[in-house]
Amino acid sequence: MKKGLNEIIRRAIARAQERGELPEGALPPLIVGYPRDERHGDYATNVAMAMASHTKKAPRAIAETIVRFIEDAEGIIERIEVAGPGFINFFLKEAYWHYFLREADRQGERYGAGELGKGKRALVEFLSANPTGPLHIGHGRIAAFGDSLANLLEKVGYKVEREYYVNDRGTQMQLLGQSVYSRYLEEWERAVAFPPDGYQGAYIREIAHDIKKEEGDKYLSAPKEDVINLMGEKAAHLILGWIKDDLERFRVRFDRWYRETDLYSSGLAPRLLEELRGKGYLYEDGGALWFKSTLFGDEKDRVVIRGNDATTYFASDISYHKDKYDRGYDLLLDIWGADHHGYIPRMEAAVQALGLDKSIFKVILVQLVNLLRDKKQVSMSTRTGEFTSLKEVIQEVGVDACRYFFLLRRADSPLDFDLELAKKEGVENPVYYVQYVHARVTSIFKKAAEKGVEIPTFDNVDIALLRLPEERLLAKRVAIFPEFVEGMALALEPHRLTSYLQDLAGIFHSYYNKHRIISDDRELTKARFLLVKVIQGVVRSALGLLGIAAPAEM
RNA sequence: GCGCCUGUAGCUCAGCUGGAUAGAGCAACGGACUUCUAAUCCGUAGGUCGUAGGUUCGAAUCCUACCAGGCGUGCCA
Repeated sequence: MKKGLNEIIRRAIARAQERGELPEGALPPLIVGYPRDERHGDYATNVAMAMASHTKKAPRAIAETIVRFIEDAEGIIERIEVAGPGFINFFLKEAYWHYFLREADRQGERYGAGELGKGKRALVEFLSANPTGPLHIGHGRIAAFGDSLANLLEKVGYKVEREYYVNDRGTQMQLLGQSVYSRYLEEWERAVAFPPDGYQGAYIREIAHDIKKEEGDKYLSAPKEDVINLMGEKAAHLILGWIKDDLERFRVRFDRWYRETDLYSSGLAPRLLEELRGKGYLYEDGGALWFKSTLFGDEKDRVVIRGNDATTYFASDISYHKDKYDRGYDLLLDIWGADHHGYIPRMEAAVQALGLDKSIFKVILVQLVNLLRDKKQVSMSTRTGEFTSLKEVIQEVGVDACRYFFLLRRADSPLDFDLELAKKEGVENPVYYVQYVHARVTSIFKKAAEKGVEIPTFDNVDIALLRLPEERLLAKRVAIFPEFVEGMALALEPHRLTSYLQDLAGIFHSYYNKHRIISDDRELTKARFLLVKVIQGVVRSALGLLGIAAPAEM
């Protein structure tokens, strides 16, 4: 509807200009928004005020002029007001909102779907946590965010693929192997120095213990280097399995697990470095090979091959992203933890150096989670093994509450996750408030069935009977759902859905308490059935986008 | 030091590309169940939007400086 009004206003201004009633000239960006206060209309625009400065006319006079030239061909506008300093407020006809109830009912699950991404493919790479330890709570936030964002993009028409990039080689793998090896030796009571930066978590001991149990002492005599590599691989494989289990439980599914080692077995990584060298973007210094990322705005140049001949993760990432581009997506999103933000300039530099279209590549940073236990911050480090696992948190607070909690805040905003509070919140958690809407509607229909009340289809319902203010508010929420979804997809901000849901739930609960759906008035009952059915559908869709269940009873 | 993010009610946070009287949940207090689920509703109270300037018809939103917190600043990821 925003778009529709946009056109109507634009045409009105154009006509006014043709008649010489408004000066010619470029229009300011036309903004149609929702007024905070319903008394200011369903939609409002500030265009008259925006035009005031360069036309040297009073904003209210401009507004009056525009209003005089507005033509409402489809007859959806109830009335228009010029208000305040020069707002133009639009009040739409009930029938207009009711039209969307019909649409929502007709389209069912598809309602709210958009065309923004029609015919386009998007790749969302997220999480990509190193398989060096179990997922912790900070990973949970990224997983919830990435998955919901992917859902959102799907809803507006993108063909979306979710991808997890697995760092299964390099320094961290070495360290993992060394850590397991040390613990393995300890199992046999061999004196051994634990690697200084090694992974100290208890899970490393478990892995070492299991290796001992299943394979005995065969690794005691084998060459150390080989054993470390082998144990690194074993451990990574095992840990990746845990990660997959946790994600399964968290309802996050990936379409592809892209392994870093594949970049080397396919030869892509070395080829890409050659290409960069050929373009003159690489140089040697101090025994290392550097990429001239400063040419593209990075603070300093970055190493791609170290003095010890090892390639850096950055080298892998260059080829990985080149591969993403080669796969032909229209949108490439990377979701990273905010601690990686220093990495963005070099990644963008690499994209440009390869002559790729920077505009389709976007990194979204998700701020880390501060875990609070007894109001005190728990330091989190996979290396020291001091962290609270995602699995543990899911068990304590449940998947639904957990996901909702993570998506309650903007990705930009750091999140304090107070374990006690999250647990305690239980029934008071807003997620239940929203889910309860869904359950309540189910309950209404169950009751209706018991009473033998007919569940209508749209053909035999008179929607115009819905005349209560609350009914208008509800119909309106249903109506704006599609453009709301589109707005979120454009801004890449799934968290707005929680505000939308709580707003809708609030109006619904209030309505439910004040008025009866099932009454002696058959026709009114049918109309209300339709309304609540449609609301239930929207709630279900919205919860679905968040990856949260819509329970039939609670 | 430099860079990025954040600073809004007692707490946790919304506030959609600059708009009208800044919102919600929790916590606090007072009410509402013989009715379709009270996991709900109704009401009360709670604010120098970190500070100081600037831009303009208009700023929580944009710009500058400063203050506070987080993160980064490596031949780690």
